Amino acid sequence: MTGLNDKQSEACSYVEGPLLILAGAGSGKTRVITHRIAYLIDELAVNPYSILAITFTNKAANEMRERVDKLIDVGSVSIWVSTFHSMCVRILRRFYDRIGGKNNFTIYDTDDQKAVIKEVLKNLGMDPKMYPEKACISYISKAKEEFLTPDDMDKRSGTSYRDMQMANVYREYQKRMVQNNALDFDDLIFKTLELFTRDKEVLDIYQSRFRYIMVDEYQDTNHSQFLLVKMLAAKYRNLCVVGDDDQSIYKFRGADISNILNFEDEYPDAKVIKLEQNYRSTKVILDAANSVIANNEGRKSKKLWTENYIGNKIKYMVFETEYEEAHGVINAILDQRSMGREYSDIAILYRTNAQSRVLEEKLIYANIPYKLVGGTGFYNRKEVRDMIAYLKLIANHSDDISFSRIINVPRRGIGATTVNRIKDNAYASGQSLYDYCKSPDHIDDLGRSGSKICDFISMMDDFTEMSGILGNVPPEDICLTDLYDSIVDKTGYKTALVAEGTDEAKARIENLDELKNKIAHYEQDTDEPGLMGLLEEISLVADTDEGLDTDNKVTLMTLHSAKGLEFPCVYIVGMEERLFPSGLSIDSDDPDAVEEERRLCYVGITRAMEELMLSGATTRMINGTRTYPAESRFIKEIPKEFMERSGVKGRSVVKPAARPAVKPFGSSTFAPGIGGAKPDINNIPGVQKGFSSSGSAVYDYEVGDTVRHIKFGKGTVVSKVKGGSDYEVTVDFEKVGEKKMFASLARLKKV
DNA sequence: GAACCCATCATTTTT
DNA sequence: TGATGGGTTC
Repeated sequence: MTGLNDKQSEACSYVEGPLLILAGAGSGKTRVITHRIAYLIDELAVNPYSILAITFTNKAANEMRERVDKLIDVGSVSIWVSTFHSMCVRILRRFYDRIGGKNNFTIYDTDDQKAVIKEVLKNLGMDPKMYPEKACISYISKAKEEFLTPDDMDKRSGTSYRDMQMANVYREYQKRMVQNNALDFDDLIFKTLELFTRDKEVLDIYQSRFRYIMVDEYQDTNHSQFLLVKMLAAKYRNLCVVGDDDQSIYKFRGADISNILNFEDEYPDAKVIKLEQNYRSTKVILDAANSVIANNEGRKSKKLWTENYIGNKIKYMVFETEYEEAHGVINAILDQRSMGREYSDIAILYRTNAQSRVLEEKLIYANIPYKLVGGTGFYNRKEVRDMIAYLKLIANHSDDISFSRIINVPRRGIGATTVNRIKDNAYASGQSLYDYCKSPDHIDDLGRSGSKICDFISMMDDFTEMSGILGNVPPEDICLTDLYDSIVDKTGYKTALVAEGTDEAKARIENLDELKNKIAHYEQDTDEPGLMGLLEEISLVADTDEGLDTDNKVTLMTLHSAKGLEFPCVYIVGMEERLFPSGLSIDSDDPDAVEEERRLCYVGITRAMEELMLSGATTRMINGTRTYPAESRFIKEIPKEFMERSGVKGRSVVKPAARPAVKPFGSSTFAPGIGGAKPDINNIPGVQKGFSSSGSAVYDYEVGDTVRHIKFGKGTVVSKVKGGSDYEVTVDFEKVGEKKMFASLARLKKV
């Protein structure tokens, strides 16, 4: 197979029987999966229809399909490439009725879950102070991740009163979910498992179809997902899982690392292939990552190596406060920029979202464009959620949660008292809120509000008619954007916002328009668009997936969201005990908690291709209190020879910005050394020394060596002259003749 | 029914 | 520090 190393190509062609691919960071994992699929189709003439590839995020799924599509001529559309969750939705939409469900179920997100829990606690007469919603949700989620029913959990409670109560909440919660005809994210997996367990015919349909199954990020699977994969693969046993135990960072959401560690116990005939060659990072960066992760116990033995050049030392800076730290990072970025590095090559990573604020402030001040990944997304805005609640209620009249959310939004004079009466009565008669209100017999019970409720229901009925979910409208006549316009308009939602006239209201109106754009996009890009499909997409596809990667901006995100990405230049901030590793993990009685933080550190370090800077502060404000954190243990785990420390007294060692956009950072002079020069073709945006001016970089070629340059091809090193922290290298290229360049920028590779 | 004020409480997150 | 939510007051 072309362009693959031995291990990679072995992994591609080993297709019969169970296979575990341990793919280290930057070892070309996605490449292997896509080539493997191409191999199955092109070389073995496998029908694409019988291939299933499961990923965790939609982004990964899309990327995979695109890359397969480039490798093969036809058929990529009929491969099932999807996330666990969308796969399960697809199966349940077809067969959920086989186990007594309704195929038009609604998907509930965490906010909806919270609302259900609230009702449940009220109903059971339990104190939300003693049993916080969050705790209930995570209890239920944990149970479902383990494929345990309320009865199972009840048995497990033993003599613990609290556990028994929690099991009760779980049972009552499920009852409500059935009433609302809704499934939460964990239910999607759980119910599919239940379907497969109870209906062998359905199981056989999928088992027979999927002759070849691949699971990406296998270290992130929970127990239920493990069971699901196991069932699907039971017939042909052509199961290939790809993962890296060292990058398991999602234990808190149920990821079970033993799935990958015990794969060989589960499948004794499994072949194991390790991908240990890293194509991403410099030697220094990779060795630092290896040194850190070596402190963990209970991992699969594995040692990443690379043929890449040694590279610059890792910079480690200590500042006085978090503000100075941010300031220092910005200065470093401006330096990089003045060397010709693109903003989009740079990422700032942190442990907690709260850390982004200070960084953002400084970035704005310095006029540096940035994009923030994660955080509270578009679909969490109140006005957007309101609109989606309308759509959800239209699609599923049993959805009491959405009904309660919008019955008086915008205000239509239906107050809490009335709503509570509706709830009580409807609950007593076993009807949904919608059906209860729709029944003419009940209007009188509702007194003065009766007519208002009548109006509301008849409006919703009109919307329902328009939506086409009743099957009364020919599909080509359904227009979701029209439906959306009607909702925004006829409910008076927009009018209410316009009347408000505040800046905030204006922003909300913009968000309403933005949602319309998204709906229009969906309608355009989908073969058979419908309300169900739209809601699915909204629930299952995070809006972070559609970020415009073309923009030249610095990326800000948590270490968690950085997994799977790479950047030439990475800054990891907040390298302090109790921040990273987090205090909770240090205090935990589970020894694996700190190990998981260490894996997170490993993930962070291995995101960097060329340049890595770590930083911390000697004092930091956390939750309103000033703290004086010690240096992170992970710093101590990086061998000194890879690292260049500076700072401690913060500001004094921070260089002024090379070219501040505003003039925020005090005296702005010039950056010494190679800074300031406009990048030209000889100076491909590359590496810069960042903070230090002492020599640090080491390169593995000498005068007379033959080297390869990414653009100019092969050449011979004519001279190598030290200048600042860098070397000025002159190379005589076979094709283009003699070129002078900075070693750190040239990315020369010895041949 | 709505505005306002005070208490509370804080990892990580995709689906 | 800051967001959020419940309770109180008008």
